[in-house]
Amino acid sequence: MKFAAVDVRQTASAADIVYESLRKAIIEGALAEGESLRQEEIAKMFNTSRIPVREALSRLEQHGLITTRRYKGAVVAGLSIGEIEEIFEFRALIEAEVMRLAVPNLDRETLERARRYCDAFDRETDPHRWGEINRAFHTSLYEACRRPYHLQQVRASLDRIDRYLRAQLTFTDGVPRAGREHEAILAACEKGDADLAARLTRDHVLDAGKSLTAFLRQHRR
Amino acid sequence: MKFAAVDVRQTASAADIVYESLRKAIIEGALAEGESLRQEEIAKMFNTSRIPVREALSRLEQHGLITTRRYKGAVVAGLSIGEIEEIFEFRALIEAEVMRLAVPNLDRETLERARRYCDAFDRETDPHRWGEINRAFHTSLYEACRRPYHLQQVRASLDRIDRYLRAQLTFTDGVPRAGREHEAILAACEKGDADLAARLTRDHVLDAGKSLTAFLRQHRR
DNA sequence: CATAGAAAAATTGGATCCAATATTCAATCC
DNA sequence: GGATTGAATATTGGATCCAATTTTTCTATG
Repeated sequence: MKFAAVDVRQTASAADIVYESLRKAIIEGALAEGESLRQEEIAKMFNTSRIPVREALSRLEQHGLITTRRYKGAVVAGLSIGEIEEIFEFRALIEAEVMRLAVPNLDRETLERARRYCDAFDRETDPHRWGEINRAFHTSLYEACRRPYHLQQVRASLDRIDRYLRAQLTFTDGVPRAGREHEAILAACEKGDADLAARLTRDHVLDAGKSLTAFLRQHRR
Repeated sequence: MKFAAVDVRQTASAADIVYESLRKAIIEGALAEGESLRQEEIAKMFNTSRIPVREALSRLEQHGLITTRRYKGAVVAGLSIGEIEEIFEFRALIEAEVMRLAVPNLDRETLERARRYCDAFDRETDPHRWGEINRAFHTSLYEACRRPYHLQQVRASLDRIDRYLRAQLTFTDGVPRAGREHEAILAACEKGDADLAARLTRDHVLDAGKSLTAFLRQHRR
């Protein structure tokens, strides 16, 4: 037999597709906070009935990306500044630990991949891609911690504030500063200094949080 | 107008009820790991159609309490020993921090409530209630951290391993040891020593994890 | 008797239909 | 004119029906 086998166990259901599309739209900010999501409208866009849409919405709600009220429908969840601060606090805690656990497992290939993301981040001029590359950089290092549950929580908490983080990168001096901090984190990883990498990651997340909340305090209301 | 108004905004939907019932059954161990959940059967039990059941199952899956495969149905999720270890590691990290943040906010009333749970735990002889009281003790202290997102993550990770924790309390020397550790944590809280309370909480969670995984290694296959 | 394959039953995913609730808007009253 | 009421419309939650897939049962065959 000379052909590539494809794992057909788990093909995507309609609900999967709708869920992933909406999730992406929300974390990228394509759907604005407070925007309401009508089942029928979404169903038409995906050429399906409301049933898979309802399942997708239910999943999004469990992850805190939308809020729903009975018979009133779903809206893209917004976070207060206090809630955003809390999630950054949480991220700082988890991501520092994940980074610490990752360092001993980092191999040359992974470090090179992270280096490429780090450089690409510095060179990128399109604001729409900053958020994506930033996330790819961190994730590439985090994955070496080999802790699926931890990584799932990192992903979930990132999802909640990604929109705002993208705004921070776009509208503040976030990009050059993040670039410098990435450089320092990567250097610590290359040295194999887990504690330093963890501390720098913690500060990096808290810095971004501080910068973002300062920005929001100026521009909200 | 002279009557008490009742907030009717958010009455429970059928899906809510099914979800909460199944969640409880799973974390208490009433539904065993690997047990399969048929939509029609559950629907009949709740006198409803399969639609709300499907929504409940979808939510449970998002929280990792069940696993589903397309056209094959849902089964209660089981965790490997490695996965259990990881979740205990995660809990130790979060709960220590939550405890640290809670200590400065603990008032006399909260400490008294925790004291009552602590005593009740020591006195309780019914194994089925150990898990519940243990959780109530910790939660009563954690809540003072005033961090809804952190508390949500604590709850979610506890849900994932509660069944096993209950087994550990029941089948090992977990109860007297947990009792002593609760006493020490509570004493640190009463003293207002946040760092100590955090460290003891961390050790308490890791101890329970060690004890549980040792138990499982002996009894699984 | 074991087994491969087909038919039947069971189960899930999705579409359509109905009921409950919310929203809009015109008609009415002051 | 502005507030209030009630009908019309829109929207969500749930029930029922159909299609896709899996699992079980049955049967023929060696």
